[in-house]
Parts: sequence; C-alpha cells; structure tokens
Amino acid sequence: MVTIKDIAREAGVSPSTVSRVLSGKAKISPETTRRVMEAIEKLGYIPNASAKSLVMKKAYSVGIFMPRKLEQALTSTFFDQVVSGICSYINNTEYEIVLSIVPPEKEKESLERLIKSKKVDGFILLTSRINDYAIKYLRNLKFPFVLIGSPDKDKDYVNWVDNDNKKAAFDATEYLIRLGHIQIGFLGGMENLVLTQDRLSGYKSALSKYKIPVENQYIMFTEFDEQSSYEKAKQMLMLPDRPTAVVCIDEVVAYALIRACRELDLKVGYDVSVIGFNESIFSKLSSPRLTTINTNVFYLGYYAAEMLIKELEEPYKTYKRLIVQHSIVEGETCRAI
Amino acid sequence: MVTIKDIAREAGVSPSTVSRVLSGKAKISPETTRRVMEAIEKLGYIPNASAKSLVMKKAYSVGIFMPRKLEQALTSTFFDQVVSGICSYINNTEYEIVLSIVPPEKEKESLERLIKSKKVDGFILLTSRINDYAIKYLRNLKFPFVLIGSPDKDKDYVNWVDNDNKKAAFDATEYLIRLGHIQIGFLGGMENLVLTQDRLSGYKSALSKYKIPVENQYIMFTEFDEQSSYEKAKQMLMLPDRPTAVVCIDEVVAYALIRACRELDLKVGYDVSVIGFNESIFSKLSSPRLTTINTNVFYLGYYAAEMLIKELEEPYKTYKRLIVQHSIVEGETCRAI
DNA sequence: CTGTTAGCGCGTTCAG
DNA sequence: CTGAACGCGCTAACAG
Repeated sequence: MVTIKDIAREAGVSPSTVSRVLSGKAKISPETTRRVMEAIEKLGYIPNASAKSLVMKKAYSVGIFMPRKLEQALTSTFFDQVVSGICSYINNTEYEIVLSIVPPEKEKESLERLIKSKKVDGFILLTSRINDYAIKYLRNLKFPFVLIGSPDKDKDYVNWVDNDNKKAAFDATEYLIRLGHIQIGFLGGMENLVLTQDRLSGYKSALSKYKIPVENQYIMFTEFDEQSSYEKAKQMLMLPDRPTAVVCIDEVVAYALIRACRELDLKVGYDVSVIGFNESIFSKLSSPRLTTINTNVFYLGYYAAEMLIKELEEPYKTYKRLIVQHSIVEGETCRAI
Repeated sequence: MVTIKDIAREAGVSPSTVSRVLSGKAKISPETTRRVMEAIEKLGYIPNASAKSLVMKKAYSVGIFMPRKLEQALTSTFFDQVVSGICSYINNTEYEIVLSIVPPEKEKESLERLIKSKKVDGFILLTSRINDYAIKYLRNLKFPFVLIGSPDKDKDYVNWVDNDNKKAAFDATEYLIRLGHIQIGFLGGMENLVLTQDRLSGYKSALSKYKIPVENQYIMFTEFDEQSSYEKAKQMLMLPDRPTAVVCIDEVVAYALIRACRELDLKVGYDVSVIGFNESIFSKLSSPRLTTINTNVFYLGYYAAEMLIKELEEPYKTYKRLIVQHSIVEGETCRAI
C-alpha cells in the first residue's frame, strides 16, 4: 500500500507538504507542487479514506435510507429512478453513497449505527410517513438530511425535495372532470404515507372546485403491492355504482386496476378511465399506454443529493425546499364521456 | 461523541479491556464484562468505524458496482430486486453497502478510488460483459469480488452467481416449439453482454435439438431501452416472413414487442406468441399477463452477498459458483398454433 | 513556503 | 486476566 509517507519520500518533502498540495488550501511553491504531483502520479497514490475521516471527523459519505420490507414485491421503478438521480449528482463529488434498506423494525438501530459509527455525514430519506420516526430522530440529533417527499408537519424546519403532490393529484382529477367524469375513484397507497395524504387532498380539492361531492366509498387504500392493489381495485369496480374514472397513486396500482377491469370485462378507456403517477418505461410500452403524471423522479433524487451536499459543505442558515415539476402524459386510458 | 475512553472511564477499566470485551476474542472476567457492557449501554457507545478500519485495515463495507449510463431509461425492475436481495443478506452482517453506479467512461477511476482509498473490502458486480474491464481489473489486483452473471471466460477463476441462462433460454424456446412454433425470433440485449450471448446460445441449441434451422434475420439486438427495443421489435414483425413467436431477453423488450404488435394489428398470443425473462410485478398485472421466465433475481443478489461476505471472512481456497433456479411462469402471451 | 510534532479512536503487542 | 504503550495514515498547529 502506498501512503502519504511514500509520496513524501519520493518527492523529497515532508508528509504535511504532500497533504497541503492535495488539499490546495496552502501556498506551495510551483516546483514542490510539481514534484509532489509527479510522485503521486508515479505511485498511483490515493489517500486512505479512514485515516482522513478519522482526523477530519467526516465520512465523505451520504446515506440513502429507505425503511421497507425487503421480501415484499417492489413497487414500480421509483427506486431505480431516484437512485439514478442521486448517483448522477454524487458521482461529481468526493462523496460515496451508503445504501441502507431495512425493515421498519430495524430502522432505529440502523440509523443509530450509521451515525454513531460515523459512516455517513448525512442522509437522503426516500419516504415520508405520518409521524415519521427517521425524521424525528434525525431532527432531534440535528443530523443533516434531506427528505424526498414532504414532511407531514414542520414543513419549514426540514430540508426537502418533492413534487407538488396536491397540485399533481388536483391536475389529474381535474383532467378527468374535464373529460366529463363525475364519479371518480381514488386508489391510494398506505394511509400513513404523506404522499397518499397529499394526493388524496389534491383529489378532494379538485372535486370540491367542481362542486362534486366526495364519496367515501370511492376512496380506497392499498399496500402498494400487487396483491392488495388488485383486491382493492376489484372491490372498487364492483361497487353498485362504480366510478367511471379512477386516480391511481402509482403505476403498479394503475396496472392492477387495469387488470381488474379486464377480469370484469370492463374496457379501459371506455367503461373506466385510468390515470396513474410516476411515469415509467412501462407506461409508454403498455397497451393501452397509461395516461400518467410524469413526476420526474430522477430529478427528485438529483436535487435532493445536491441539496444535501451543499448543506454538508456549508450548512444553510435556513431550511430549504424544492418543488420538482410534474406534467400529464396523455396515454390511451382516459376518455371523455 | 462517546469514545472507547469514555466507556473505560465509566466502567473503571482501561480502553484495551473495553476493546477486548467488544471483540470477544479474549478472556475477560464476567464481572468486568458486565461493567463494560453496562457502560456501553448507558452511554450508547458505538465504535468509530474509521478508527477501527484504520487499524484493522478493513472497511467493513462492500461495494455494489454497476457501470451504466445514468440518464438512460432504466431496464425493468432487475436493479430493485437484486439490490433488495443484497441488502437482505448484508443487513444481518456488520458490513455496509457502498453503491456505485457510474458511466462506463468513469469505470476505471471509480473502481480505483474505492479500492485504494480502502472504502470497500470487496465488490458485487451487477453486469458481466464480454471482455469485462471491471472483472479484469479486479482479478488482476486479486481484489475480492463476486459477479452476478457468468464471466465470458475463465469461468473457474471467478466467484459468480447466475441463472443457467443457456438452459433458461433453451426452456423458453422449447416451450414455444412444443406449442408448434417453428419460426421463432430472438430479441436480445446488448451484444457485448454475456447474458445476451448465453440466452442466444440456449435459443440456438433448442432450435438445433428440434432440427429447426437458425435464421439470422430472426435474431436482433436491442439497447435494453424502450426506444431501441420498440424499433427492433417492429423491424422483426415487419419481416416478409415474420416469426410466429419471439423469445425476448427482458420484460421491457417483451413489452416493446407487444406494443409493436398492437401497432401492426397483430394479436399477441394469437398472431404472435411472446415469452420474456425476469418476472416482475408487471408480468402479473399486464394484460395479457406475460408468459415469462422467473429468474429469482432477489436470490441472485442474496446469494452473491453471502458468497462475498464468506469470502471476506475466510478466503476460499478455490473459486465458487452458484446457479439460481429459474422456472416458466405461464401467462397469456403464448399459444399453440 | 515548509518541516516537526501531536493526536484523531481504536486494536494489538508486551508486560505484569 | 488486565493496563500501558505503540502505531494505523492523515491533517492541523506551531515553528521557523
């Protein structure tokens, strides 16, 4: 292994001079700098991260934290996209990414370990729940983090990046209303997710704007997986007075509904209009193409990473938030009636 | 911050005794052990990872390495599933996961940095290419790694976990042949992927077994993304003598083909039978349900993680390999003719 | 502008 | 069975 001492010897200087050249924070003569750089190049020297971390009291790593059951079927391509966005930004920094996906019961232990062992300098949280444990824990410790999603409360005291989910659901619902739908259903995810609540709220306010009464029987929640999505979808379609259009919180939920339609001999886009969220590669490829809200998941990740790194480099005086735009992508699953 | 010294003071012992209690490798009196454990509990002590790494010369981290373009649309839920499997195993160890997804041109730099800075003790490689740079680099350095997929050569000198892709493609193709198909197409991924070559080879040997000549016009390659998959699919379907069934290397490719069928007014399962690979949540939900090969991607990740950790704990005398089973999941996209 | 010294927190000698 | 001393590789403080 080649250490800073080897470089020092090779360049005929002291280790601290090598350190100074590397950090660039001190005045070093051009000649010395050249000799040091040559030695580094020649020996292929890269500083030992642990040693640096130990003295700098910094890990130069950020954690991606996602509490969820591992064995559970996965919900869409959200994870792929958001992680890609995060990597895309982090790759241009000196930080590494530590990935932690743990079942909810290990959440506390896992966070504590990463923080106290100083493995990471900050976190990107991939989910926001009502009364979120991770958020509370990190806020309490004043440990740096950025939330992807909106906090359920204290919105001004957390750094976060999110879509305007209320607006997005409002837009989706209004889109259906303008197509003439009045009986509109809402298929959400877990009720304890802020995402579900926000989109539900947008859905309701669109109905309200057009003086359409909210029917509780038209509102259902799923576990974001295939099984429960399909069951709830079927349940909704078998209501005596079933909705003519449904806002689905996720593409998995949307496809479950489409599947249920097919089982019940209902024609998607005719008997039932469907709109989803989080455009993925499947939305474009499915037949019929799914009408969906593109939430630019990649950029949720990208900007969250940027926000976290900037916070680490120079702590904000105040908390930041960022809204990533969404847009409707018209497919073939919605029709005027 | 609470350090080993604080625990020592609290328990009335020396730091080295605390260290010994923690490592469990030395005889310590029950009484001392108890006092130390109490102090640890009381102060919530967790050892500093950098300090430990520095002296142990171990990072207690494994890298997940995946060279790919970040801005590119993502190919199916493979990444989700494999990462979940890896996390599932790693969560029960003392290791952390460092995630590195980099564009191919940064591959060398990224690997070198992670290794030389001692950020990771080993790698799990998520792709296997013909003449793979990462494999060559790591082998050359004798740096521990496990490949998910099969190496293109030196199969006995690399640790790897994979499906039997030749057999899987053979099974898929034979399944179609038994349904009476003779004109069978193959839509692969990138040609430089071992995965593509293996499945192509299995496809060919099934044809060969049944004395069906291989038609080069029936073999095409995609970039694993929506755009090129769709184009190649359309191209294949517009052949003068188009295939009546197609083996698709991935679900994204399969859905692209299904989409192309629809554009060309070909009925999937009637005019064209389709079989895919890597069962995902969408296979079950799509209409028609995709007939596909379940490759148990989660377990590819799980066992690769296990293999790597065991290798790190006690280096194998020899190289290991593991084959994860596959199975056909019958959907509605294949029919006898 | 540069070298010397000290110390980050921990595990491992080596004594006792 | 336990403590003291040392060093892992690096940066920062202090001299010069």
